[in-house]
Amino acid sequence: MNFIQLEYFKKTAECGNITMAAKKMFVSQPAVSKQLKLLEEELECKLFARRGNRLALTLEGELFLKHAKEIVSKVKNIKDEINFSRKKVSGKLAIGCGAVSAKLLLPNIVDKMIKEYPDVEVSIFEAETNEMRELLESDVIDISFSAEDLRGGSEKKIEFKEIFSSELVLVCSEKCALARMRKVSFEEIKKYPLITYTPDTGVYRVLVKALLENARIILQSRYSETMLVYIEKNLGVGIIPEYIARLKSLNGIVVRKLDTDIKIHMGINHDVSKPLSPAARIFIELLSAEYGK
Amino acid sequence: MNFIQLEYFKKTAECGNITMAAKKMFVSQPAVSKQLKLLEEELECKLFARRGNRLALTLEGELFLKHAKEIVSKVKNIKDEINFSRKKVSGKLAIGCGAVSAKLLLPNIVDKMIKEYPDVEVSIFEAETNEMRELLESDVIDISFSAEDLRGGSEKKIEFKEIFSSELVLVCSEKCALARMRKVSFEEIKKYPLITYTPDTGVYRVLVKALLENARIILQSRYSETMLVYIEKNLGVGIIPEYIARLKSLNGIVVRKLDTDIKIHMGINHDVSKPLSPAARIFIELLSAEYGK
DNA sequence: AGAAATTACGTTTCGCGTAAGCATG
DNA sequence: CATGCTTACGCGAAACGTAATTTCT
Repeated sequence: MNFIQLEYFKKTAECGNITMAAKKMFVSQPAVSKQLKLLEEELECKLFARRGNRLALTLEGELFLKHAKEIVSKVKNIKDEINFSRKKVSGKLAIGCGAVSAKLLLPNIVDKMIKEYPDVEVSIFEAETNEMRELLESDVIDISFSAEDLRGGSEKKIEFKEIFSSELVLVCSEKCALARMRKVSFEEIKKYPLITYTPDTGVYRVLVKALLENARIILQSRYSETMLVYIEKNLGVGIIPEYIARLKSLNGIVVRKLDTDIKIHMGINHDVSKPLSPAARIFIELLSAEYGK
Repeated sequence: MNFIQLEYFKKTAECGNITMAAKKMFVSQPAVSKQLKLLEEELECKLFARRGNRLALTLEGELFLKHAKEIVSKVKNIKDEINFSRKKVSGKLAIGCGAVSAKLLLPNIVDKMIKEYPDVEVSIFEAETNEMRELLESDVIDISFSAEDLRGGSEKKIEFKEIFSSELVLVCSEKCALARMRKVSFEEIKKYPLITYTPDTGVYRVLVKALLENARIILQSRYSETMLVYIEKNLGVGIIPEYIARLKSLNGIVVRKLDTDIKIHMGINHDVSKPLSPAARIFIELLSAEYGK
């Protein structure tokens, strides 16, 4: 049994003969005839009483028609209902994120979102990783896309769902001596002036213990792009997430792996005490589909 | 979209991964994977959020699943419901018919009927054509299968629906002179002793005006078989419906066409003031399928 | 390395259309 | 003989299975 048979049967029952039904459905008449026959064989009962040229529904046929109508109409409506459900997804959706995400990662996601779900008012709120917790708790934002907040407070109100992770890599001028190495260690790096993020960022928090002690820091910035200007001029070496290095076109700058694999975990933070809105779920799905592994 | 895709989708959603769903449905895993992909393309939206190896329903997927479940279960139930409806057809069905029908035409129909609809109590009531009207009106029988009642009374309470018609033919011994002719006329026939039905039969009524006046009647019987005994011994010639002649094996008896085509119309009579019961409708359908043209 | 999903490709199944065959009126 | 249903047969699309490829744990 399949949809075609149900549609052929329904139309034939309505028309009273196969020929007219076939014409209305733009198929040949034997095609309809055969499908009806197969249907009757499968159901093991006659649906039409062939009375000469005329067709009349049998008792079983009438019963079957009732169900066939319901199914056919249900199927016809599924597409519409799904598209309609999109239109019904509305409300506001405020998303917190870092500077790089705001500039490079989220624009195309937001674009998709407002095109597919035009009734959702999306707003992006640029902030640092350690600000997110407060913004979430004070309901300024619904979700944040940022590095994992590792403070691991006793209060587990904020939940983190990873979208992807990225290794930290060294970036330095091609003129720098480190550019000649394939992997570099923290000891080597500490010999050079360091360019890094401000203490309120997620990357800083990961690096602080292992690297930053006793290092000579020449620049602390919130913005990778600002850091790269200094690096390009070989004023120092920096450590940034690999995914950011890949997103930027780096002129005269090289990327080198670290000998320890420190990763930064990017994902969604949200307040578990409040359920995720449909809009938020959809946004996460889109984000995950684009950048998730 | 088709049933296969709905079933694959439903099972996959229930299992949480494609491999297990495919195993449970005894198909290969790529088959399921491809159908799901086609389904998503047709609906123009993702149904599953591919999160690494793991599958999770999207918002649209959840909505779609709800409808898919309904449809799949409806389809699964159709067969059962139709068969169940048969069981539900019950009650008594009394059928009036002539002697030939009772002996030769109805047994296999009744057999089918009580096998497919075991809760219907079928009873056959043998009677003559002109008795039927009274039996119907007094509710002794629900329907009658007999020759058309041509009295055409002013009261149109009894409706006739033809199942088939049959020409009247001459039957005579192969020794009879008429056996040498291909078609015979009433004038020829009247030269021989006539064997015919009793006046209370449908055939008699058709013949009476044209043939029976001034004829020498040697036997009037209710039963074709009795008539045939006389004919076999060449004691006379008879006129019976062609379908009866075809049903019997006739030893030493030949069948010849008449030069005028007088037909007897066999069908269902029923009282229009009472609706046909489901059981009656089914019986008529079976009868019509077997003998209707 | 192992498990799960997708892609690629050859095979089989299924539905369709044309043409021919029957039946009805 | 005209209309309508069924059967026969060849063609093209669709679904399937095996095997190779990719991706994540």
